[in-house]
Amino acid sequence: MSVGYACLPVGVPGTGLRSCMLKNASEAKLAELIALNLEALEHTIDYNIINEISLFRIGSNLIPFGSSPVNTLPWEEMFAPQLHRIGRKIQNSGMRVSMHPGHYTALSSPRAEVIAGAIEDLHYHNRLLDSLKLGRVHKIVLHIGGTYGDKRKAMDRFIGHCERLDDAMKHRLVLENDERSYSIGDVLEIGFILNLPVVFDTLHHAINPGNNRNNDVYWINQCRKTWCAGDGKQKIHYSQQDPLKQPGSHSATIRIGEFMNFYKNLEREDVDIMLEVKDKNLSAIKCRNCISLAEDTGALELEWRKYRYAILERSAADYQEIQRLLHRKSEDAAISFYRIIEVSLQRPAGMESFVDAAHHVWESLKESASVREKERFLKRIQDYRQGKTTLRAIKNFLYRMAVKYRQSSLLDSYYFVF
DNA sequence: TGACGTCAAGATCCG
DNA sequence: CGGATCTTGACGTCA
Repeated sequence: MSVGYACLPVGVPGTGLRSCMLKNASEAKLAELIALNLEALEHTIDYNIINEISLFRIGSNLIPFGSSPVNTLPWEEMFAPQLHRIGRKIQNSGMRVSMHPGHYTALSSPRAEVIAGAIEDLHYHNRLLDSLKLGRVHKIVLHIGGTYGDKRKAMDRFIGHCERLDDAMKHRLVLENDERSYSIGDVLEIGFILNLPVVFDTLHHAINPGNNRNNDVYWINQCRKTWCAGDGKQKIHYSQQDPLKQPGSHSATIRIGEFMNFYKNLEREDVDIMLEVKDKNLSAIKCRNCISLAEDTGALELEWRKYRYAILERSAADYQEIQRLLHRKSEDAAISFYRIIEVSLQRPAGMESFVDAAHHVWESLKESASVREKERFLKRIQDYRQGKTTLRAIKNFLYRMAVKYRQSSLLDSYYFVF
C-alpha cells in the first residue's frame, strides 16, 4: 500500500509551478515557464524519493496551456532530456504517478466544442505521461461531468465519446465518482460497460452516496472488480471534510484517528490511497508513519525535528509532552505523536511562545547573519511585541535569512508552513 | 449572471 | 523601491 498526495508539496522550496495569463502566453514565455516547471517537478520527485512517498499526482498545470491551441510548442521534443530524466527517476524509485483533469473536462457534454476541448485535454495529459515514458499503471483520473437535465442521456454520450478514444488513451483512463452528479453506483455502471477501472472517492461518496446505501468498504471492494492486472494496484481517493467550510472542502490535515479507523476497516493492503488534503505531503508522511508496521522511531524523530518550532510557538507544554512521549518509545508512539501535533497546531501562536520560538530559529542563523541583520531581527521582535508588525512578517524575514544562508534544516522544517 | 474551487499572476497599496 | 495584500483569470455547469 502506498499513501500519496496531489500536485504541490508544502514546505519544500523550489517546487512551485509557474504560469501566466493567456494574453502573455508567447512561445518564448511558455518555453521559459515549461523549463522552470520541469525543474520544479524534478525537485518534487526528488523530495518524494528521499521521503519514501511512492504515490504522487502530477499537476495538470505543469505545461501552461497544455491543452490550449495557444500552446503550439513541441515541448515533448524540446524538453526531452529533462522529461526522460524525470521519468527514469519515477520508474527507478518504484513511484506511481497519476494526473487528474478537473471538473472542466466533461466528456458527457451535449456541446461539440466542449467535447473537442475535453478530448484535447485528455490528449495533453496522455502526451505528458507518454513523454515521461511511463506505462499504463500511471493513470489519468477522469470525472463524468454534468447531467444536463437527463443523466441517462449524459451517461450515454460519455460512453459514446469514451469508446471512440484511441486504445492507448483508454488504457490510462480511470473514472471517479463526484460530489454532485455521479454517485459511485453510477460510475461503476459506466466503468463496467467501458471496461475502465473506477476510483472510489470517500468524501464525494459521503456527500453524494446515491440510492444504494452501502459503506466505504463495500464500494471499495466493488470497485476492485474493475481493476485488471495491467492497471496496477486499485486506487482510491481519501479525504476528510473541513468542519468549518462548505461540504466537500478538504480538511487542513488528515485527522489521524479517523484515518486509522478507515484503514483498519479496510483490512487490505493491496490498495493505493491518494490523499486530497491541504497539507499534502505532511499528511502523506503522517499516515504512512502510522500504518507502517516497523517501529521506526527514526522516522518519528525526523518528523519531530520538522514540527518542533511550529509546536513551540504555540505551546511549550505541548512541546514538552511530545519530548516525553518520544523518550518513552512506546508501541503506538506515532499515533499519539500526531494526535498532539494536530491539537497543538489548532492553537494560535501566543505572543511570548512565538517570540521564544523565533529566537530558537534565530539560533541557527545568527552565526551567518551580519550585525545589521541581527539588529533588524531584534527590531522586528520589538515591533511585534508593540503590535507594529505581524507574526507573518517576522517569519518571512526568517525565511529569507534561511534561504540566504542555506540553512537546509530550517528550510526543510514545517516552521514556515504554519 | 454569479457561485463554485484553485492558486499564481497581476495590480495596487503601503511604508 | 521592496514587500504585503487584494483582485483577476481560466475552465464548464448549474441555480
